[in-house]
Amino acid sequence: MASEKAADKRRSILEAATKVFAEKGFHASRVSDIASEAGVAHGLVYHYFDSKEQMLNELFSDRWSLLLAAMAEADETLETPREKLAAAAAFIVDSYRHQPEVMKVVIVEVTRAANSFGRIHLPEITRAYDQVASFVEQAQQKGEMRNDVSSTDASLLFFGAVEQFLSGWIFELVPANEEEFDRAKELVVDTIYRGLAPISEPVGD
Amino acid sequence: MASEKAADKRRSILEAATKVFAEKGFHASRVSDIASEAGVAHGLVYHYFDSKEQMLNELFSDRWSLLLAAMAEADETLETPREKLAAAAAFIVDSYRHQPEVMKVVIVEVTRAANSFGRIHLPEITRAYDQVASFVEQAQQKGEMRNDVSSTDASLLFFGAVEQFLSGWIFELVPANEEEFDRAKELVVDTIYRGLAPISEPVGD
Amino acid sequence: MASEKAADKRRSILEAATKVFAEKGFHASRVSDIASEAGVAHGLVYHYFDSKEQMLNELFSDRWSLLLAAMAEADETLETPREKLAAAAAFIVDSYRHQPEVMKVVIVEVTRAANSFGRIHLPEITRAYDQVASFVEQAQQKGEMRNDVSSTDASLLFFGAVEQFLSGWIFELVPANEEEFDRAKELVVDTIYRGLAPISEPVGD
Amino acid sequence: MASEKAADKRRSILEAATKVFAEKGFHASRVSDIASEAGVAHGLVYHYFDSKEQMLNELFSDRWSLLLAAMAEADETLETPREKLAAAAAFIVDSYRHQPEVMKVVIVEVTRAANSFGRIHLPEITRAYDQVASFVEQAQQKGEMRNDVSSTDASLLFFGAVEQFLSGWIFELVPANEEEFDRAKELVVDTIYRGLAPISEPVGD
DNA sequence: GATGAATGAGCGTTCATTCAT
DNA sequence: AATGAATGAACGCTCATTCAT
Repeated sequence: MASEKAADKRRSILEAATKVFAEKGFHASRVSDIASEAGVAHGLVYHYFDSKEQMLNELFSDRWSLLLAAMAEADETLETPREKLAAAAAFIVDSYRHQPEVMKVVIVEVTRAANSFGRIHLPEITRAYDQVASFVEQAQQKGEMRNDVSSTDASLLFFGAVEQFLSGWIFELVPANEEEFDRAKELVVDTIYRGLAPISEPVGD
Repeated sequence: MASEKAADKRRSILEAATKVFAEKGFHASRVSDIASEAGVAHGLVYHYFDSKEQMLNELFSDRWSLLLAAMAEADETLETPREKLAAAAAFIVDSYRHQPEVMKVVIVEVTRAANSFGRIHLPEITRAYDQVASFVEQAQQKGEMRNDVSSTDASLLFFGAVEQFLSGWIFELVPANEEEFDRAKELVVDTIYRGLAPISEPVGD
Repeated sequence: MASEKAADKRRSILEAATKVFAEKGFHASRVSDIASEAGVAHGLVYHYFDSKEQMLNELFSDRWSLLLAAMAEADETLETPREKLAAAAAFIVDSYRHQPEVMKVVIVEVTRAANSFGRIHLPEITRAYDQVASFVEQAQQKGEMRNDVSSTDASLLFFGAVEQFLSGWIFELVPANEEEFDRAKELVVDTIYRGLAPISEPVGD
Repeated sequence: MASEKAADKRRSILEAATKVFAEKGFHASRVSDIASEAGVAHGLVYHYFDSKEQMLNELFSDRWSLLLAAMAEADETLETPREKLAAAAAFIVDSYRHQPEVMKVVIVEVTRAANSFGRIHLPEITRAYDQVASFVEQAQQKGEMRNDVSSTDASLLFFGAVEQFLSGWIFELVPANEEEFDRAKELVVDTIYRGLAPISEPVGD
């Protein structure tokens, strides 16, 4: 009982941190902002976390491990490479749909922060890239994708596309609603699949 | 003469700032780091610039306006939408090729920094997005791209892909060399063009 | 019975405090260090003690009152001033022999801490100095010590010498073993006695 | 000129630190206390010093090196061991006479602080002890002191006595005036010399 | 008695910016 | 133009102490 409550409080502080990080960015977020968002004294933050940085690290790793797990499960349970890619895109988009603040922090403060947290979490990030690259290789082996594009580059294209949609929603460049979320998922996978389809005849020029 | 020297000094300070920002990120960069990189007293930085932020703002706007100009010129001088898109991709990639530090700062510290400088420069960033969207619309009107995808989304895909390649080079996830630069340019444009080609028959599954 | 247990717990906490204070010094010691050394929750410390300071105060006063009592008893039961001085030296050295941690705290954190606890406990400390001064006066009256040195100064010399031996052991400047303890006791008393012997003829130069 | 002024400012801050440390002790001294004592913004303290600790370290080492130099010089220029010991005692006492705050800090915050700065500066402290021990050995070789007392122990007695006088002045246990300073110097050396004189016949009992 | 969650005052340190020279 | 001394707001973090359970 008591420990459950403690865990709740810890979680509520981490949620407060997520909200504050999402709103103001990590650097502009003060520990006291987080504490008052959570409705606690700032000292309590340090009862549950070692530092402000640790909160972001944990926040990221918690979520990223879900993505890795989801992709691993998709790899095992789904049939086609395309379904697997679609599952990966769906997981990311749906994560944003349900918890935009978490994903905003994950994307903006970590995966795209080449000088700070991105560097720290590079191993985890790379694991996701590798998983998508593996999906691509499966597609290549099935003859569904062209072989002359490296799976690494294809994975880059995939994440670039998905993250940019999130970026667009975050920056409010494009509307963020249910329809758009679903459209984005399909568009990304469809475009990648068409764009990297085996080449029979030249397209465009 | 004297003013030329002054302009040189100013430029050398901005170059030092670029280097330092690229290495450590904006937040971790101290004005004194920039000053010592430039070989001047840190007070002198404030003779030429109002603030640390101003340096980044100027750095970004200088470069971004070149991109906007390049795209505008491409729009006027080049024939096909595909060539125009290719010119945009080439400009960005070649910018990185020649001045990776500038582009690292532009991408990492501004266009992807949704909570700080990205927000400030949103109008300029949007202008580039709109220009690419316009290229897409031209392609759509010529029947080279499917009409049921919004040009905005297509533009997002384009920038997502290009920036992710830069990200890959910055993070050292993929090798950064002449071949790769050229391959990336082509791959992005080709994939977008194929991926968004008018739909005749289903692809993939 | 219950109260005995309580008293035991209280004592074990004070012992833990002694150990921690001796190891890290009062300022570097955290209440939680003491609690975990004692194997209790740190809140419990405040059930038995008002504050961290109180623990040191009590620790010191407990021990110092034993010294005062020992010297008072020596004054009453022993014959010669020299025996009394020897008893005082022996008590201090043997205290260190048996409980080096307690004496380390007493000396380092209190009697030599002129800006904090030393000031607070000055009355008790002075009482010990006065007692030794009284022994000296007795020796002077018996003609065993020179009269032209104030008993206060002689007392200072005595404590300076004894404490410095403790210091030497604490700092590990000199070996701390049974032999040394006994040698130190004798050396201090002997040297003081010889050094302050009535002057018949010049010594040294 | 400019650098002279800068050096002056640095010195005035260190002097302010000395005064504040002497008054309140190192731990109770705030950097802002030092800054306002020096009449500067607290940020300036960090322009000249790395940390609060560095100020105490420098303060101590500056003074202690003077003591070591004085003793080395005494060793070279003076004739008799007794004169050398007297010079050592005189240097310490006169240091206190002229700059009681410096010496208070040196003694209270360093040489007697077994858990913090004393430990850090043990090598320097030991060097002084060794020098006095060397004086004692010289006296022993000249037959002026008993051989059966280790020079280390004798050195301990010497410093114990001298420091305890400083302690007495610091604690205001004994009056601190010119007469007393001179009396103390003589008393310490005289007592040590008599107390450790070669033994012909038993003294005291 | 006992726990440990919760509080919040307090401090060392950093660093962008200003300004006298 | 150029220097670097000087300022001071700001913040992360610690930890003694309190208190609900």
